[in-house]
Amino acid sequence: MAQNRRRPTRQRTAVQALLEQTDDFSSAQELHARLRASGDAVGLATVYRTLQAMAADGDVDVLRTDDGEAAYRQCSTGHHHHLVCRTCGATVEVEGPAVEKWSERVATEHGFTDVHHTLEIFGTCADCARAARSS
Amino acid sequence: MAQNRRRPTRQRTAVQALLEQTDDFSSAQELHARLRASGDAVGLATVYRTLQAMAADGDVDVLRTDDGEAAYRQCSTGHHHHLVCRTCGATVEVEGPAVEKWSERVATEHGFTDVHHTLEIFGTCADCARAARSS
DNA sequence: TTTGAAGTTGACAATCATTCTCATTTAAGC
DNA sequence: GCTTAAATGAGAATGATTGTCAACTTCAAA
Repeated sequence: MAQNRRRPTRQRTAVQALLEQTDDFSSAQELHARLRASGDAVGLATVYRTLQAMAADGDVDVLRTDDGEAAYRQCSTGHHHHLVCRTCGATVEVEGPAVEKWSERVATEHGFTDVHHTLEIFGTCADCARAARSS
Repeated sequence: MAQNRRRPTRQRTAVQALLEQTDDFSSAQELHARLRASGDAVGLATVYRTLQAMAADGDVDVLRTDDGEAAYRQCSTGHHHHLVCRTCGATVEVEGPAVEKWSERVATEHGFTDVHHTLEIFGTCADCARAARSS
């Protein structure tokens, strides 16, 4: 299901490499700017296309920030959710088998099929909470 | 906490009335077009402002569609989630106390505070599945 | 290795939702 | 009725994302 007929180009490789060294969710614009800064320039449209392709292949996770921007992150494989610090963007991957089962059951009960869900938890991480308190 | 110092204007009333007769999530653009069509014209900027204010007051629920647009819907009070048909937009409100507890526990375990979460379930409703099959 | 078809890229234009600006209008209370 | 701050709206501005299309690669067959 993953990595269908995609060619290994310099650009794709650069994007993948960058995602590998990045722990938090980043927008396409951000990644594009970073690539440019690192000398490994890649066209903006290409960054978008690559990220979308990777997302479609399940190689990266996507989420929408509160203001509607798409943010990408390379994650461990398998279905999981994210606990994201709304201040510094730190991310923790979490799993919730119970949630998966629950959403599937609820959907089935209402006659829905081909179900898919999104669940993100936003909060303030311990570090940021401490920083805010001492400011 | 809700409805702080807001004036009851014709425009605000029109938006509220429209939301009351609408069952599915609709974008600001959609609502604006519908108001215009019904003769109750309201400026686009006002529709946006009103919806945001209502969302801030907790009078409407907001969610982001897959392509990043904000969609609004008037809902029953209290915390709940949505089961949305990705074809026709039909919406079912669902509650999941287990999910609430789980997300809170997980967040706490990782030192996060001031936690908030979003959970939406997308699928194909029975009607749309039937329609697709018979096409 | 050469070669051609098909997948990719990138600069830039085009979309399109959302926000901003600011002059004008309106509700609330006196 | 009069004053004032909130609210409105037309249109410009913003900004992320997508579309366009000619030029450029990759792949694999010859």
